[in-house]
Amino acid sequence: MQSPLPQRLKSARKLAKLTQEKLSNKLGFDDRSHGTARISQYETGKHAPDFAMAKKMADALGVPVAYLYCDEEKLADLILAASKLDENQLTMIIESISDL
Amino acid sequence: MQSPLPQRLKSARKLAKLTQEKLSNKLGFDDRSHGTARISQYETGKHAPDFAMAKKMADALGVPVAYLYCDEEKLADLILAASKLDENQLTMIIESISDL
DNA sequence: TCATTTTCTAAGGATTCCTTAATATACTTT
DNA sequence: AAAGTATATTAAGGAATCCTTAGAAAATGA
Repeated sequence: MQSPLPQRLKSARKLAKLTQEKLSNKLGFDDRSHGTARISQYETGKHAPDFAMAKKMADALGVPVAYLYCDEEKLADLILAASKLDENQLTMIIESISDL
Repeated sequence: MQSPLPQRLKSARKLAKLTQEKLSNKLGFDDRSHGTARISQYETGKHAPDFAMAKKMADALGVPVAYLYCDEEKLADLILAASKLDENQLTMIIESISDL
């Protein structure tokens, strides 16, 4: 099983209109190369970030960290959609699923 | 940021009524100790599994792999509930969120 | 094309993981 | 309550993976 993180990370970054360098800066990696090399390695699947790094990148990109690890497309879509809801709305959705 | 995987893995395993050894067997680790030590290390947060291993454990426990990495409780609940739906039902839920 | 930006890669020191063996904790039964 | 059994955890070191650095390759666009 291949990790979905590389593709999801790359597409989320593109959607946020960030270069690897800009994302690198948002993450606190100051000068060039320090961050972009790592981000590239993550996006190409050459290496995997640990959870703390995945969380930081997800926050910087405005997606739930679980989204980066989701290997089912429809479920990934749901996670993204749900991330824009507040707690009450989420509760209502969960209840409506129980009623199916 | 702490990884949610240790706690989620442990609670999912308990819910499935499996010991670390039984889960270890389901994963293909044959004799004792080979698997239980690793699973214990994952559940106590001493070490983190790579994605392939996380996916295998999630499959064995009947939860989406993204659930293991979800750090928001309500979203985690939604992921679990949604995992029992078929594609059509998922599509309908996503649409109903768009309408909010 | 040329200049510039953006992304990718190789190599090695640094870090983390997996295996093994043993210990510790939690149950059960007597 | 102790002994026996099942379950879970830990330490240590060899094995694997990651992070840093420097540089090269692709992509962009004037």
